[in-house]
Amino acid sequence: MEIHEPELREVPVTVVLAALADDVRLQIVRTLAEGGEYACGTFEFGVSKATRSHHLRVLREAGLTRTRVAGTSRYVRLRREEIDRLYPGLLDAVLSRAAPAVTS
Amino acid sequence: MEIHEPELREVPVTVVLAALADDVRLQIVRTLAEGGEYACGTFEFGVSKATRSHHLRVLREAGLTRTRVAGTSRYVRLRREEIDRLYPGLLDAVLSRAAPAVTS
DNA sequence: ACCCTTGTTCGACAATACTCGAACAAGGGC
DNA sequence: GCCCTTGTTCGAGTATTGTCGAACAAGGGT
Repeated sequence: MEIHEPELREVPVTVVLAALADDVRLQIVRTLAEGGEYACGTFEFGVSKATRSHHLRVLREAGLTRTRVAGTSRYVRLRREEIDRLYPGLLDAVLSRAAPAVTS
Repeated sequence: MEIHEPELREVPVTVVLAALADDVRLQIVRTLAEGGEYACGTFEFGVSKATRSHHLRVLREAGLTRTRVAGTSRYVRLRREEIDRLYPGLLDAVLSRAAPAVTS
């Protein structure tokens, strides 16, 4: 299957920002920012797998992640270098802000 | 009339990002980033004044702008210092990206 | 061959968000 | 007092988004 993975530089800035403007996707990005690859199933943030698949697609089509197919699994990783090159400071700024409180 | 102007630090990061994830609002922010105050009517970006008022409210309630009432006018300015303090690099990163092409 | 795991896609639904015209509110100028 | 300017609010329409269950696709293991 063909995976649609645009170049970050070709994605409108509003699309990039919108991709990051969601709690579930931000949690995914936080995990990805630890570095390395993660199977989709890693991201258990209280949504169904259909929803998770949707969010991963939004991130991918925003040019923020890259996906490698291996067997029945797909491994996702953050395109850190490109993001930092095109949007220096963006990721750090966003991730340094406290995660939304789960309790309280 | 009371103007609702939350502290930026109390606004969830997703709300801040969503506020910036719109072409019209990004154009407004680009103008505001030039510095100084602008009357609401300054922002003529092809939308009705009702829509413009809506976008300015979104920016204000995201903690990104401050509004001063003077007569029948309202003067808006960017809360640059707070934004740069809480999200260092964010504004520069977003604004340095090319504005969406009007032609082509 | 069969099943299990992993993940995507397809409706469908509810909730938001963007947009507008019209009505309204508040000042300023004459 | 009257009108014009500036801007907000309301109601409505349309589009987009987040969510899910169910169905589907593709591999791997046994």
